Amino acid sequence: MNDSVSRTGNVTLEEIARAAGVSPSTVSRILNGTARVSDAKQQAVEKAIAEFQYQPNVLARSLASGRTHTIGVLTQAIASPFYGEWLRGIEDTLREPGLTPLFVSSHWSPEEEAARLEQLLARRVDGVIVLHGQISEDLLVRYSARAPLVVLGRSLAPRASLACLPIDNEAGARDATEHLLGLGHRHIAFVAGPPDHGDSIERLVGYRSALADAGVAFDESLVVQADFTEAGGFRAMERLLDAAPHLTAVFCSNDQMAYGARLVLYRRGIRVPEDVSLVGFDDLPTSVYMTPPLTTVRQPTYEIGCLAARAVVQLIRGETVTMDPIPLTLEVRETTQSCAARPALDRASNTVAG
Amino acid sequence: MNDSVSRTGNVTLEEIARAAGVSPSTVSRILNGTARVSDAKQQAVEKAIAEFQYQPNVLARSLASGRTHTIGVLTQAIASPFYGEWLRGIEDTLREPGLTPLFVSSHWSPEEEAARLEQLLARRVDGVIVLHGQISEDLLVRYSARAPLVVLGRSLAPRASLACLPIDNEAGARDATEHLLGLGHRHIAFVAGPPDHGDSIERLVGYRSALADAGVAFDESLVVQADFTEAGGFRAMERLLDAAPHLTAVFCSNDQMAYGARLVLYRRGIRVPEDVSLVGFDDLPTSVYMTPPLTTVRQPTYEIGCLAARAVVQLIRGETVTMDPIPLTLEVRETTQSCAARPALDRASNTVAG
DNA sequence: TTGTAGGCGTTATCAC
DNA sequence: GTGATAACGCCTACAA
Repeated sequence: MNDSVSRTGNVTLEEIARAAGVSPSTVSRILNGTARVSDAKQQAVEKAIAEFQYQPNVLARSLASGRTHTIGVLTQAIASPFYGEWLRGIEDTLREPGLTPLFVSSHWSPEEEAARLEQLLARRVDGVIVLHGQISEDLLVRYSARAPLVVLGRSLAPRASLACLPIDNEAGARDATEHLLGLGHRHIAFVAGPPDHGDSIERLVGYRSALADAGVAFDESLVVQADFTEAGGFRAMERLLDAAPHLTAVFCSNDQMAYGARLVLYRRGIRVPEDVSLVGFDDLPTSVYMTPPLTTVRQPTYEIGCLAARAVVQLIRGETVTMDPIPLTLEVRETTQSCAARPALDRASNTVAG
Repeated sequence: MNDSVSRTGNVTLEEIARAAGVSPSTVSRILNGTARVSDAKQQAVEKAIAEFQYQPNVLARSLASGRTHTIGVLTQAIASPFYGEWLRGIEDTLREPGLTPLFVSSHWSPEEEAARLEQLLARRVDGVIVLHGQISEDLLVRYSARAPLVVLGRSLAPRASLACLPIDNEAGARDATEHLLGLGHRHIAFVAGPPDHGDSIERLVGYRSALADAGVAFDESLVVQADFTEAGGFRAMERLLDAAPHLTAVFCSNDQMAYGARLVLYRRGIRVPEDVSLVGFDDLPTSVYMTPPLTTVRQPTYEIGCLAARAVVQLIRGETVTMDPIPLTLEVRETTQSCAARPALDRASNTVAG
């Protein structure tokens, strides 16, 4: 019933100009600080703006200026706990230069990744940050021709409007594995992520290389594939315990899977870390509150988010950006302990009644 | 160096029209299905679009049509684990009607809430969803005149372009408290959220009313204020244990604080649930993976998100929307158990060496 | 310093 | 069916 009537807020720059007795351009200048304006007119305009509660139309502004002051951020699923700190870093850093992040999810589908990128470009975002993507490097380069682009976890050669932030997953995984080896573990299980996922692959490589360096034979039965989710970690741990009862430690290639694994161990009465040591990867904010606090490979996600945001800003300014690989650090907490003699299942039957 | 050159993707509707030998209006019609067009021209235009990889400029389109197909979503902090499922529900539901969510954070500041809302309106969003806000009802009503507005956790009278989704925090808190009372607990501590936070207040009320109904005297020393964060829950639990060692159960008014509390209990060697029962509120996705799995009041956040999204769509269509209060359900898991005789500290000193 | 005029890329209202 | 023509609300030379 109250359509054009109540949908106010449609005061335009022109009306302000009229009310203040100046030309539209003068109002625009005051709004953008584009040029000096006489005090008298300045005052008149500001008064009118306040009076009419004028809000410039962002759309019109962007259309005319060609800049939207918006940065597209592509994630697999913005609601995942995994992305929290990243987004926070991006959001915080983008605020100061007056940019608004536009978060979109591609839901683990390469096709949707491309579709979302197209959508972002159709919105004429000033730049794009791609947080993990399976999208081909070729396509990335192509997209970077349409808007400055920052990608995480790749190591493409830097270009005029493309920047990469490689993350050393392999070294992180190696550190974690070496930590367990150093504690005397020899039967270290590995819960892998999706087989076609870059991070997942690199972490597996790190695990294997640490084993190899330590002269520990790779045991196929100790590696099980999962999908980076808690439920996946749960199932993986069950399979593992059934197939490889001799394991004394488990390295999950992300924290969410470690949560799932932890639950299986609890259910079976297997103590952590007394009976089995557990290591995660990512250091999600809640991992330090696990019982006991989870030993894990820390990714400085908040800081990475900040870096990525700063990088797009630089690209937009036309600068070329080169970023050093991000080092990951092992956070030794309380789920790891030196290896006990007996394998997991023996211990379990000692510990629990049913 | 490569400015206007490489920033392609700037094919316009007009160029397509020229290439296809038709007028811009015809192209527009085909794009929007606004009217029937002869097959010949249809084909020609589609060919040109494919050839030029034409992408309509969303900005221009919105400016001309007055609709942005964008819904603003205001949260306190989009990166919080608390919002994950909400956002997912909203995102999923908005996709089908072709709407894009625009997520913004107000960082617990009422002023920023207003600022962000203004910003969303300046972007001419087609509607707004406010997930928790301390913003005054007055202001909400005012904003709803500028765009259809859906608010969670309020119970304002429904209007032409305002819908509320009340959430029965009080009943949820009462259920949880009654659960503990039913298990024989009489010294039930309560970890509250921010004192000026609506949800927080309602949950405290529920706790108190359950105690009163059961004839259990309210013990001031058992209630401690915190801030809905893990760290806050940690500190609160420490204070609690020092000040009220006779407690046998703790009800944290959100899961994040329960995580913090859990860690303190672990540190002090107090077993959960054998020595102390623990209850949370929200049922975050990871709560079921706690050790042991957390008993908590479940908010069907994903579903609420869907409801809210559906509500804005209805409002936009001009319908009036009334939503029933969301019922919360107690998820009894493994952190609660019938009350033991001895108070916490006694038990702790029995259990732990240091 | 200030105003005028044209343009940004679409949609929408007309006639034809 | 199709095509001019005028918005949409702002920016930006250009001119004064």
